Amino acid sequence: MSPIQLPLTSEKLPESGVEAGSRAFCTTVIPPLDGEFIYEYGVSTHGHLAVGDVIEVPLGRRTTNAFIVSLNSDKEAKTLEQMEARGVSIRMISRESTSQRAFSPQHLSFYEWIARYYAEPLSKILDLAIPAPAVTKPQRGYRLSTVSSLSQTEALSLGPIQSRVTELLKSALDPILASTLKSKCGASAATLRSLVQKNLIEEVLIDKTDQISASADLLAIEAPSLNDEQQSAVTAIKNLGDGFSGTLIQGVTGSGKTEIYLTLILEALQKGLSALVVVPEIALTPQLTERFISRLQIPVAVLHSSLKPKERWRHWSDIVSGRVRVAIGARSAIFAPLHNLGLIVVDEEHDSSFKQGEGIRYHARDLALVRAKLCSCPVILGSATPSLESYNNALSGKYLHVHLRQKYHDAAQSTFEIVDLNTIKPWKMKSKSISPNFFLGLKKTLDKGGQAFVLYNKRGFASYLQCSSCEHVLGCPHCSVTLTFHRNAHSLICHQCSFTMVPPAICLACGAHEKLDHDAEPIFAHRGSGTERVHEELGQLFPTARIAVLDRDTASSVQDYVEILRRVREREVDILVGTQMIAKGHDLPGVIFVGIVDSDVGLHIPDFRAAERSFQLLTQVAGRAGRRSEQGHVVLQTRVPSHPSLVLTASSKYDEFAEQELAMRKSLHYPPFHKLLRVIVSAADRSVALKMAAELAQFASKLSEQLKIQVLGPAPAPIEKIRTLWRYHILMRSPSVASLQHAMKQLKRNYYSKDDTRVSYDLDPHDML
DNA sequence: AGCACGCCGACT
DNA sequence: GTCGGCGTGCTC
Repeated sequence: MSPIQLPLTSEKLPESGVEAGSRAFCTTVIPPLDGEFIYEYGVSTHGHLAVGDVIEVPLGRRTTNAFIVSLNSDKEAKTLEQMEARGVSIRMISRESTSQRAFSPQHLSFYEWIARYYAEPLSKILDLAIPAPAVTKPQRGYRLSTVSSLSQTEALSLGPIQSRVTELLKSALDPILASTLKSKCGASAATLRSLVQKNLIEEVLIDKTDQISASADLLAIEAPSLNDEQQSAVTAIKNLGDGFSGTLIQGVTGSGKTEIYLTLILEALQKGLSALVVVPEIALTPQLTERFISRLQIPVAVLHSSLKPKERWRHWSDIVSGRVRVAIGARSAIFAPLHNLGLIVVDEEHDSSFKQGEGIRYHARDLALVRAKLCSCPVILGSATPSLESYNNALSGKYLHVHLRQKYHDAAQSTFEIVDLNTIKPWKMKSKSISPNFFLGLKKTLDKGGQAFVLYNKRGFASYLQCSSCEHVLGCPHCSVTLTFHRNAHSLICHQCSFTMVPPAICLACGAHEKLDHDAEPIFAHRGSGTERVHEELGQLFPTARIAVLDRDTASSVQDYVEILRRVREREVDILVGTQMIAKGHDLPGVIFVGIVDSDVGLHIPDFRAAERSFQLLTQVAGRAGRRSEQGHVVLQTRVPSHPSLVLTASSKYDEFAEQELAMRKSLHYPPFHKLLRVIVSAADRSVALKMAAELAQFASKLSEQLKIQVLGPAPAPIEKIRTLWRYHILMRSPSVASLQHAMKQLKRNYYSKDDTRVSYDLDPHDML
């Protein structure tokens, strides 16, 4: 796709081809319907509609929202002919349709690019990208009547509620919403109506559309001066010019990436351009948002998943109207309709949350590159542990590669210690999972008043339960995975489908039951462990330490998460045990020890990205140790002490790891050198799924004869059954994305979800389970 | 997605 | 004889 530069001012483009008195037509897309629909609009609307407007149109017997994608071009003329030939009559848009802007032509070409890339109808992309347009109708409000002012005698004749209303209105400068008067004064609609009739108050409509998303009422922060590295990074990026360019900023946590972003964003704003910042899980980083607003001192749209539909639309329309020129948000913020983009930033670009896991499985980082190309602006990717895709692009010179080696506060490099669990006799362990050296490091830290992070990327108390009489393992009835024992919830939980049951007292396979004898071995043995278990062990080893757990069980909401991190920051917690969630928290200067209970979790899963992800997680969490004054210490427990993910984490050699891993990827024809397309076929009936998968694979093989693609499979997916559906997958591989796209298009035509069989397509898959 | 039409089973 | 089940198909 070649970069396209479109005219930047789309506002109310003159409608070509509309002569006075002639008829006007527009082509629309109506999610979730595929295809396009053409409508006529009346003379009074001429000149008031534009591409990107949402209008109300009749569709069958109802009315619905439609996005205008074209108007009065050759396209309409052609469609009209076809329609006429088929005897279909074109309908008029709704009479009182008030158009709202949802996007402009440049945005549309971005959305169309995505539709082509993923071989999906445009309507699906618009549905995904654009929040539901919420009509922000003016709200009813009241103010004191200007016609006749309130006299004493009239006031006396009022009831208590009526007086309260007038008193409140008297003290207010602006009109007050009817809903506020109702809740504050207990006024009913009838009360208000009677006051209006007495000519004491009058009704006004309050239009809230002028309100701005997030106002900049935070105290301004002065820009800290940049260090040499930051300054030269800024200069180098500026030297790339205003057109498209990619930059990878590789710098550890605390090396000051954010300050570089802010400097360049301010630069863009001064040129009258706008900026888009995409971060993983914005809701989890309120400090970051505050920092942006404080530093920029202009309204910033914050797009996160917990916005209510109306709020979401408000932010969206503030952006599309140009009132807001900076947007910061999670994955889907990549669609935000900013005009005249001067910069796109993808922070923590390696983060897996940028990849959508279902439906249209887009990747926000990849789309950021596409968008930057389409609108000719620079894009910056930042990470301490870049994805191999980005790193490879930096190596090959496609991106400018910037290193930040200096830690902001001159913190000393942490020391690393690999503990080989194979060499430690079980009775030498301080507890089931804690080795003597782990214990020692933790103890030293606590003794001098430091804080510790303990990573264990597994939830629950025991990975599974096994009958000690017949060896039966308790599995999920709906999925091909074991049930994890969660002791706090006193439940067996399926981590795949959330199926939950009370641990049984009798083995379901052999009927063995708990012996009454107290000393007897419990019928079910606990196999494997998790955060809950380590929490318990640490509690026994350090009875006076204050220990908190951070994982999906203890932090099910954003508020819980923020609260736990607050307790850590305020030093109410000495040891924080958690899953990968602890790797993301922000700037906690008291942490000097990081212990990794089992570095091998996730290393042996059948996924070519396992080593990369493992390296990233270990490095990220290790980076939490030792800020500011104190040198950090990291202990990694493992059973594969020579694994590169581990060794190179411990020696802080990202580049070496990346180069080794890239060499392997290259020789095995994996991304980023080859592209992948994964198709998953699932059905309640195993043989139905296999049959369809086999047919699909055969069809793909036929396509592969002309295209440069290799077809692997069908094979059972690593997790064979999820939610009672049996899963088979086919993997296609090619050096050319275009070939895979072409194949995907053909396949989608013939194989799609229907009845009892589901087919899902994942171009550039990240999850192989 | 709605909302029709449409063709087979139990009821005022 | 109707009310209503949800299968198929269309909406400019």
